[in-house]
Amino acid sequence: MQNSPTDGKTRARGRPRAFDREAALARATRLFWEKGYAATSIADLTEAMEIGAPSLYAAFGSKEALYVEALGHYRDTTEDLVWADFLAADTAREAVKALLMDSAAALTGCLADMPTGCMVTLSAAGSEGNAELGALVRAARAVGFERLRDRLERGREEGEIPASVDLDALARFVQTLQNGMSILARDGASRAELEGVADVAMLGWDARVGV
Amino acid sequence: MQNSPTDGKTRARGRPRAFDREAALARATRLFWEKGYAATSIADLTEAMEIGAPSLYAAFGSKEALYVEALGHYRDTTEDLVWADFLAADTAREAVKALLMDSAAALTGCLADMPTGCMVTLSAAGSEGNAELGALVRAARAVGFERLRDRLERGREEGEIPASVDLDALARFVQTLQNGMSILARDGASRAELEGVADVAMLGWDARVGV
DNA sequence: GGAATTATGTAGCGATCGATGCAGAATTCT
DNA sequence: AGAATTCTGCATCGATCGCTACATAATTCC
Repeated sequence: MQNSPTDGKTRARGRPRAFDREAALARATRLFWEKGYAATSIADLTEAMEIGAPSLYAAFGSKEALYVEALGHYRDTTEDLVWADFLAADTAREAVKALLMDSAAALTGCLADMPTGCMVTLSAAGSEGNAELGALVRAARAVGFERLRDRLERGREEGEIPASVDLDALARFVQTLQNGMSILARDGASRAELEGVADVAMLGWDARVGV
Repeated sequence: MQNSPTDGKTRARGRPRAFDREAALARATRLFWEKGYAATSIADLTEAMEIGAPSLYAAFGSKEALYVEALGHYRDTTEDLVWADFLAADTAREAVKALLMDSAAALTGCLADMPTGCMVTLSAAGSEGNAELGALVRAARAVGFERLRDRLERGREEGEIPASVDLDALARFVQTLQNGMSILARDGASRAELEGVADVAMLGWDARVGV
């Protein structure tokens, strides 16, 4: 957790790090994303990051700490792809539609050179025996639900959604779809196929939020 | 893959097996179900199955072969819980509703003493480096889609669903929901919460299959 | 009662797991 | 220049990985 040599203008003492910490983290993130926590070995990581094991441990602490940083890097680099349009939408309906459509594109790797599926959604770190990482990814998954819930709440306040609608259930419905899309994407579903799922979901919107 | 001592009336030669093969397989299935393929070690398995490693290898061949058998055992013991009502329903609408409702119950462990989430849906064996097991679980996941697709096709033939409806997209939509429910269940969602998701989904049915 | 066959328990195989000790190299501070 | 500091590559740690050789126990066949 030391400062990078390029932090500010002051140079750290001692021998400077010979690799780009961010680039190495990006490669580790991709590997964890593709294979999961337990199935990714230190040897896999050092090979992909092109550094020695002692350098990995000096820079990141441990495999577990590296995974935590990888989750942060994942959020920093992919969150906007899926949530930007959602947050900018004028109505809850348009927000949900944008979320599902952008998810269809992002999860199939159409928006950037990235693995398919969501790293957080597909992470089984919790079931793999590591309780702390399990709590972390579960918390990360809960963030999506909260965002949805808040946006629907705003829709109710603005008169877009009747008070009779169960917002929790509706938010969980959208979250369920988004989660399920990750699994279809990992199985090879195309962007068009996932957009078709989103279309079907939105066709029922008026029936769900009406009355 | 030898015959069990209790197969038929003839007793196998040699020393009889000292454990119940089916019971041991059931315990192995539960462990793979909970932890996944890669994160479950032979030591974990032998402890849960209460047998020695040589007995495990004599009876099941290898960790990989045991996982294949566990997938079969899982199918044999849980498939009906989720698909029986679907297959017996009179209409495509009722079939889909039954599938989602029964999934809500089964995936939260309400129908039997079992782990939460679907073993097949949540299996990351494909991403964990084992290509053969990956193809196997992917094929198992595809079965659900085919069942849905076929039932919707029948609904079209029987006049329940208009010809204008994209059956592939609709089937994929239901499959996406069912997949997503496994992840919510693994994160602790209740049966009522998942039934709420199913309710929301069904509220949009007429809007989706109409016109 | 052997001979043949199969299962069990101990003990350990080579390989890989996550993680480190250590010597030397590269840099800053004084 | 020399001390202090930090990173790198080599070698390896003890633990665990999936798996098995071997001797012994338990059974059927002859």
